[in-house]
Amino acid sequence: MFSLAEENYLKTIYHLEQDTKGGVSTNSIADKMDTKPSSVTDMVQKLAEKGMLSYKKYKGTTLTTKGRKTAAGVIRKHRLWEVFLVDKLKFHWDEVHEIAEQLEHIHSEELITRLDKYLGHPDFDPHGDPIPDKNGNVKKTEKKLLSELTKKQKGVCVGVKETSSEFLQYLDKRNITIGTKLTVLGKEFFDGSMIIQVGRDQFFISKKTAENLYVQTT
Amino acid sequence: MFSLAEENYLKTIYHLEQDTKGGVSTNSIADKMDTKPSSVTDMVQKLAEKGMLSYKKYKGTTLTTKGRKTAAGVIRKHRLWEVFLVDKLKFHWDEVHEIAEQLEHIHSEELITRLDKYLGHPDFDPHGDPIPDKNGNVKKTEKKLLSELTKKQKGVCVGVKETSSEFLQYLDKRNITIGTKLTVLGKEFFDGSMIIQVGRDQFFISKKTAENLYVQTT
DNA sequence: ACTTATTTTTAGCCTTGTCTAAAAATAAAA
DNA sequence: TTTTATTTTTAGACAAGGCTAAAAATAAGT
Repeated sequence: MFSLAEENYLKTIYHLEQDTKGGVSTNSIADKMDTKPSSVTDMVQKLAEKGMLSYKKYKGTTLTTKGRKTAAGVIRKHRLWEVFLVDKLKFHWDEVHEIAEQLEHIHSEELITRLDKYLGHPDFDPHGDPIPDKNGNVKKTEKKLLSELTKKQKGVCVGVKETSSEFLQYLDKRNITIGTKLTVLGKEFFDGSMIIQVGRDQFFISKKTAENLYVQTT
Repeated sequence: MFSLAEENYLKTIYHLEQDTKGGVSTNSIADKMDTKPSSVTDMVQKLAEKGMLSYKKYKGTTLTTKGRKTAAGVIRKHRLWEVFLVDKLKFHWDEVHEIAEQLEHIHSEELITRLDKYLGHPDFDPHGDPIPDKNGNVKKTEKKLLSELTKKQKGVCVGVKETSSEFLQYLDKRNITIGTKLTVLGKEFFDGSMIIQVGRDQFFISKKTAENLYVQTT
């Protein structure tokens, strides 16, 4: 059984591993968790002793198989609760993160088994992120960033990279949500901005936005 | 905002106040919480400084109005989550306590407002205990213990005093649950035991059982 | 009323998880 | 390759919440 703090570290390292080649640095963990590097060192050493991380001083850290499975379990819970909050309690997708952040630490196998069933064994959370299965395995999808598309390509929005309220509300204002079909009408090489078509509407999309929206090309 | 430990103390003191005249003693709190009296003294003094308890050394403690409201809020959450677990996730009523014990500490007004609505604004939890409203007020019901009934009186089971798995499973084996109608066929003054009728079946009920089952006379 | 037993509090220590300040590695730059 | 900058670790401290052992109040028994 892991403490709240331990679970949060494992979860964060799991996420950081995904977009980092090699080990995860102490500072990057401290940044993500809004804590100090010295605190990170302490916890990383503790988790390494517990066999959750492999760690060499000054060389960064990586999850062990056990650590990755534990982290995936926390993320599974987080994402299932998000589905519950949106599908059943009718929260908006930009309101659920903080609450799921608490709910993910409830300890009960049986609870999650039943919640999963109750929700109809969903594969993705409300932001389009995949929900790991019981064993911590994640179906990997071949989604790409909107910014990787070129003129005239069509795609379906399947997720967001950034999950801040600001960004999600920005998308809502333009009626972009999971499942939205869109077409790239034009792309500016100068600043990476795009013009896209959504339904009957056309929007200007900044590079930053295009780099935070995942699409699946059809 | 209160810590998990603080909320648990307030909740426990709330419950102890109900069946105690005068202040709640340090030892009784320690017993209920499975902790040491010295730890209780520390926390009680801390909560008194925060205005949640009124406390005089060696004289026991009582909740202030603010303290009582906070405690009722925690209990409200606990009981709403129990309804969720039983009604929606199909847990059995003897399995939900530990989980609700964790869920009651999730901090989010909005979550509880929506959960309450989702569950249809229930007034009682699966054990028949009343759910405090938003302001911490509890509808008091005129339930009595089965042991207070006399021969030939009829009643409807509306709750249990003891909530251990053992007791709840014992009741289940006899098909006694919330809403069950029963009739006292006989009562033994010697040991307080009873014979009761439930449907077509007749049972022998010990004094201890009769003292832990709440009924409403009709 | 006085002695004994029980309850409650105090004092001091421990663990978890955090922090600051300073030291040690590593990386970058001249 | 030295020097400088950055990153990481260590050392020591702190707050929360718990514990043990001992002291102080209160309650009970004679």
